[in-house]
Amino acid sequence: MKAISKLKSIKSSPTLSLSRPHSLAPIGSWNLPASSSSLLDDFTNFCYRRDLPRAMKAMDAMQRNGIWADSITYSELIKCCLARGAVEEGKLVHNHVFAHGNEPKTFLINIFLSMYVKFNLLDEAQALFDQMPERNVVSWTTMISAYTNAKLNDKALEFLIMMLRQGVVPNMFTFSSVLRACDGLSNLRQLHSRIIKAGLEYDVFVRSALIDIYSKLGELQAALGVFNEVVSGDSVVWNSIIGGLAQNSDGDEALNLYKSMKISGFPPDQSTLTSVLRACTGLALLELGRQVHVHVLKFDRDLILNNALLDMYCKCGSMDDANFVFTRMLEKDVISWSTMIAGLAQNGFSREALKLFQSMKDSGAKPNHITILGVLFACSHAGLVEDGWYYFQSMKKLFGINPGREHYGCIIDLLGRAGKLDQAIKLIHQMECEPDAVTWRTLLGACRVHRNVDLAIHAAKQILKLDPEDAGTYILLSNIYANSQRWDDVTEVRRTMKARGIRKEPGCSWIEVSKKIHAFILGDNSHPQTDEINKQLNQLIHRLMGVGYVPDTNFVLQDLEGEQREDSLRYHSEKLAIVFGMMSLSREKTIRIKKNIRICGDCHIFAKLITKIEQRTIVIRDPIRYHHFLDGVCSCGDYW
DNA sequence: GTAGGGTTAG
Repeated sequence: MKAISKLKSIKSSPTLSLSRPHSLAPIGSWNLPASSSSLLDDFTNFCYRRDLPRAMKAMDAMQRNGIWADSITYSELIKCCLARGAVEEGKLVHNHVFAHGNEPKTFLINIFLSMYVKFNLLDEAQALFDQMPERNVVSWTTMISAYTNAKLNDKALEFLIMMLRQGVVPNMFTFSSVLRACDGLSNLRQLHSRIIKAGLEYDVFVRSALIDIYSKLGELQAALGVFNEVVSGDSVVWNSIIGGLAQNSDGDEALNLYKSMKISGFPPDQSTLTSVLRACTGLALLELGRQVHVHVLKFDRDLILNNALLDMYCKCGSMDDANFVFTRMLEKDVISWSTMIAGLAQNGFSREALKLFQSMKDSGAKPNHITILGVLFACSHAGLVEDGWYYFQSMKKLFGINPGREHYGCIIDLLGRAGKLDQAIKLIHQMECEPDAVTWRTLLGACRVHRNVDLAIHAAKQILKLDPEDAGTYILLSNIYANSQRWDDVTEVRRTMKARGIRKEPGCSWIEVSKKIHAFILGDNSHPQTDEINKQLNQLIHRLMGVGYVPDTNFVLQDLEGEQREDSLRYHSEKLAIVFGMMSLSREKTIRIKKNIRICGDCHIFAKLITKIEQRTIVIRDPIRYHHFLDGVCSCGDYW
């Protein structure tokens, strides 16, 4: 009965009744057919019913009788193979169609071509493409798209050129595919002008692909230019620009466009929310992130979105929320685990991070090179030199991952933190890959903590060779020379800086209060409450001095410039932001600050003492790591 | 039959 009702429903479906009113053979009673035409009818019916086993049998009988069906029927059968992942059956259909000198039409060959691409059998697709007597725009586009997806960009572009040479005119499908293969601006500009000439720039697929690739190449103005041509749009076009801005650290603009998107009547989807969360992450907007979380609940099965939510909570320093999300995730992948492990480690919960790494392994999830980075980071922060060294040395054997530059960086950090500077520099010389400026900066960080001036000079010189624009390192080097009365060297460093037009980026701190971001810059009095902030800051410093606070003017191993050294130490942007936070937020609320440059030693002591005398919690996120201050202690263990 | 957008580190 069930089978009959199923058949009825198939028979009455609009596509079938309109296109081919075949009689259906009852299931289970199919034997050898009486005639060629009934063989073909049966095959057709099985194809449309998506009954793959019977269709394959029928096809076999047809082949023995030299019968072929029409292209549409074969395309139905291929759809069925694709839906079931039936690679071998798909190949059999291909062989069947090409048997005995058959000459299938380009339309049908394209279907096989596309099948091989979807099965990820690029060589087979290429072989078939080479044999085609005639190739149309669909054939070419299928190959271009296949090579683009395989990240074989040169090959994709080469196919476009061959296609053009053969006089085949690309369509919007071709352009939206090939745009993703552009890895240089000159290619992209050429393609863009060709798209305009072809009148295809208003196609939403082409527009979103253009916006996306301009963003990926860091050409945000060009991306916005395409977006702002108010012609046609859909939610993907919006998502492309919002995603592009969020990924290029223009979170502000991404959030503005998110608002405009909603006003324009395009409801945000998973992709939109993922980008919005990324923008919140970049700007450390915990409160806005919490609001977005409410919308995320609608998509609780979306792994990527939940990973972005998790990361937002980690990067905003709210590990309780992160833990809440993590434990409730319906599915976890290596990114979820890695995000949480690194999040715990960066926020000062190293032992929890290592415990979680154990749970990850117990769950059967396979760590990748980023997971290991989080693990090494955790070890270095908990002072677990032996564990870190063990993981570093055995990562290849245990997880099949070769240590990369970043892994070396973590271990240099680990050795440096433990005061093993000799071993750290030895490791740098032994690295399989060339050390970069980040590697040397890591060593420099260790030199600062352990006050190793000679090695600091060496590291700083290496940094400047690799990154001659690094203002902080010039200043630090000049401070070291000044302290050793090496005035000629001081003059030389200053002269180089001047000649190269290098100026230190002013320190800036941001704090979110009442859903608004307040920015504080050293020496800038533009905040409306600046007088009150300065007054309170002075009172606070006075009180802190009562409990032993002495402004740390030892700038030798710090990248502080002249005017930042003494008096203006008191007006460092994070101090202003902390005081503003204390004025604006109730005592039980955590003061969360994001900084553009590393925190200085004096501000670090300042923040620690405040949390001791005021029962406050302060979280400061600098470009590298987090500082959770509570009861006069910082999660970084005074090493950063 | 061929096409576009989202997550971990750096």
